[in-house]
Amino acid sequence: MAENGKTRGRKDRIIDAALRIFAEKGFPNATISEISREAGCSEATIYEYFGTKEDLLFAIPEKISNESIEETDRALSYIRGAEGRLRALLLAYVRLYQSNPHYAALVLLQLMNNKRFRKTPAHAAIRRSAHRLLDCIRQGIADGTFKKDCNPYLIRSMLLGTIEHLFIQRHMQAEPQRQSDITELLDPFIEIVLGGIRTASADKGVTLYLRREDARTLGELLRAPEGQTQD
Amino acid sequence: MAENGKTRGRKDRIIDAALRIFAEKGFPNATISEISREAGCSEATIYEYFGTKEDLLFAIPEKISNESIEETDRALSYIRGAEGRLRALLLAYVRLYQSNPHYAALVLLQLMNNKRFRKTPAHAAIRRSAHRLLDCIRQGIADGTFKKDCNPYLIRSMLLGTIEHLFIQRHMQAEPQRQSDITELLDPFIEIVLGGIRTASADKGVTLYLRREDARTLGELLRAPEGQTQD
Amino acid sequence: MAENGKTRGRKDRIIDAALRIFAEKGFPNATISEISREAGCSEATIYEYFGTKEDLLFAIPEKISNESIEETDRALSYIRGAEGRLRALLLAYVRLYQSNPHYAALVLLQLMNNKRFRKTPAHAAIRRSAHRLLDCIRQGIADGTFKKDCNPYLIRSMLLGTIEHLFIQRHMQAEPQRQSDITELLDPFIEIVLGGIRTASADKGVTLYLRREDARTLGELLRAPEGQTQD
Amino acid sequence: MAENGKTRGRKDRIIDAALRIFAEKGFPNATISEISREAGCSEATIYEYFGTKEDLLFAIPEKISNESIEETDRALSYIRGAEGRLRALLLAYVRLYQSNPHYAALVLLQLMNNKRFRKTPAHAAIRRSAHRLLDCIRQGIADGTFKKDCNPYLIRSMLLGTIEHLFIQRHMQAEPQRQSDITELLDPFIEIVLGGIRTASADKGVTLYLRREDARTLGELLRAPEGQTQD
DNA sequence: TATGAATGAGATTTCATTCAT
DNA sequence: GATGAATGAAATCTCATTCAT
Repeated sequence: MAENGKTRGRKDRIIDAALRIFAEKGFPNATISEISREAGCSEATIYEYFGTKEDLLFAIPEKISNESIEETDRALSYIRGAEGRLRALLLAYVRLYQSNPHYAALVLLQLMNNKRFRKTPAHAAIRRSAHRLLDCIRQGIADGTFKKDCNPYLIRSMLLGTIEHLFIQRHMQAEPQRQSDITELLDPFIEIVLGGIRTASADKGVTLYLRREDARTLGELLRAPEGQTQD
Repeated sequence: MAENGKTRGRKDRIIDAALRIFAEKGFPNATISEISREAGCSEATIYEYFGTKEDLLFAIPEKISNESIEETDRALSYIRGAEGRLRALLLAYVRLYQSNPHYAALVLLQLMNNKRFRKTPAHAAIRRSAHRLLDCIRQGIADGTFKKDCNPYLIRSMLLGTIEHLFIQRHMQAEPQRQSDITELLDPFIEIVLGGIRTASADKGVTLYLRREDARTLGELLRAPEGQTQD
Repeated sequence: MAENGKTRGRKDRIIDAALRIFAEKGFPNATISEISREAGCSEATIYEYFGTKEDLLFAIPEKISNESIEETDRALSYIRGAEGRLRALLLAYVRLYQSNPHYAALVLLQLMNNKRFRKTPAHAAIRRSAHRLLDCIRQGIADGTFKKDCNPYLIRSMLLGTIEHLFIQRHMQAEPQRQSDITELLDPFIEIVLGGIRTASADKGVTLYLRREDARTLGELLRAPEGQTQD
Repeated sequence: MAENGKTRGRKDRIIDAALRIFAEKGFPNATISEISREAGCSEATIYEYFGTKEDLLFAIPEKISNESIEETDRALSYIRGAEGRLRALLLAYVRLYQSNPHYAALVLLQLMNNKRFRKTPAHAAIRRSAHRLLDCIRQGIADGTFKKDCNPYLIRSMLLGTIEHLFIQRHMQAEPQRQSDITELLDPFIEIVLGGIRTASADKGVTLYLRREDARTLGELLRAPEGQTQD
């Protein structure tokens, strides 16, 4: 146990060091030598635990994505509605990236471009996670929460693309201090997307889209301001 | 003239080769040797035209971004309203990436992460382009087209992030054939976003947000079907 | 200890090989590849020990000059008079160069012209050594051994320039065999210089230069020792 | 003639540029490209005139040494005595180096170490010049001006070595301004060497070094001129 | 298990030199 | 005669990886 614990500690230290250095310099510019220095062991020791430099790279999401997914699963089990589940899933993404910016940078900039990574169990986990997002959207469409004609893949791309963009941009900013809290953007963001795909009856209010003539009649009835055109 | 033309041809062939290979293998894994082979010249010739490997990398967007921006500027000069301008700008992005997938991959995966690229004229052009998007959004907020309380930076991240995500994902798909036409997704995508940030009175029709009780009354009055399709 | 000894041996073998090859071909024409072949190791091993080719160059005098200076210091501590000290210092130069002709060639032809070498600890040692020579000369002037009006820098240039010239010339001779022993030239050389800068009263007594007949007369008159040639 | 003059001008400009750049950077670090830029012509043009980079190097002393030797020869024809001729020869060296410091650096640092240069006509001229120095010394020994037992080669090494050392050292000084005029050191220098190798009877009369009281006595006895100051 | 030491393989870059025009 | 363009050949240096201890 002590032995195992010690080993586990050493392995983790290597992974932590690799995460930081891969994220900061990019995989090809990072060197095993620097990682070993940061991890406080010899280069050869790294090769004891991980067969190649790329194996070490893939070991990072292996560990982290599993941790994250378990937690998300637990949370999801309490939520029913499409919107709620969707929000929970996105919150999990954002929290993971927010709490571990190096991991965000690594996944979004190094790993996603790597074709070999796509054959990895870690990537399977990521895919599963993305698939649950898709399922949410489909569920929302099916149950009338979301419009029938919206393209679930497009919605997912919007959701993931936006979050990724926000974190990539933050990673690229010169000054790491004063980086805004992306978590706070999540609800406004979700509201915009949902606002764009919700059916009229969704949520507490109703959204009606009417032709002009209808609207005029309606206006008379309800004394609402007339619909003005833009440009 | 003929002489110059020949030179220009050679330089262009090098840039084309570099674009393809950088996009496919990533900058650090690409070798000058392979590029020279593909361009049909010697390695030394590449160094004759471009001082370093990185200079060659930066020469690619230098050339392409300038071409693209001029065209966009021309188109923009004909459009007034915020939504129209915004759509034109996004269409320019999508067309550029769609017509040149290698360039899309290069910019989105290799260049955006490169801190030295951020000091480049080509990146300045890209920033300018992104700024115009921001201006559109602000204009829309100012003139009442978009809701007052929406965060322009967030909107922009949604617009750019989604488009980038779509093209990155397409680049990563194993089979380049049967890749969907992302241009076709643009209008649905824009409508969702705009749908999420438009004020009630925007567009040709009228959008009414009603409390439930009102809606029920309204439904009875107009016998309109509930939750209709978007625009 | 054994481990350290092995390493030390390898490092020394590299330095020895570098010394020979740098001296024979000149620094820029020498290649790491050839040095590694001569040292019996790989090129990469050389870079393991010495960061760059130039670092390897500078490591040579670093090692040798330290060894030499310590010994000279010991010897100097036993000698008082300006002439004796000066002779000891020059002898140290000559012995060092004589015993290690490659080192002589390297220092005199490769290193002295290198502006970066001038910022090196090894060069500081060399400067210190040259400074002690200057001190000797000044001491001799101050205590009346040498003429008051002689320029110490000129004297030093004579001393060093001559020695350097002798060794450079020898290095350039085609046949390394039958190279004369420069040590044997040292005393005649020193005597000429001292003969040129000594005051009349220097040394034990009076030095008279007379024609023989005068000298005889003079001897009788003064009972002075006979007109001698310079000692 | 005009054509030839133009060509000559171009060739000279190349040689001048090469001289400056070889002297400043050293032969191996100098590039044909930089020389062509400084000479205001293309690289290929240099190869029109000079077959290889080394040929260009050797063309420099070819031109300069011939010019210098002719002048020296003219001057020597007016001088008889060994000391005078020797002084004239050394003055020629010093003036040449003083008036053309780049040439000094080139010859002393780049060319003297080059074994192929030793087979060159330019080097033959330099050897001839050095041989005349030797002849002077031998003449001085033969006619009793210099001591019988002095080694002519050693004397020559002293003369040349000192001058070379002075110019090399000056070349290495960081600040080119405020460089002392080495010509002024020549006479003191020569006097020291001659003072060290002259026979007693050399020069105008007898040189006595005496203590004052002895000198006074002696003066009375011999009516010799009073004990004079040094040289 | 851990590592110091060593290296094979390969990448970028430089430049003297050539040649068609 | 002059040169712009092109390149062969080579050199320095880096690093992932191996292996004896």
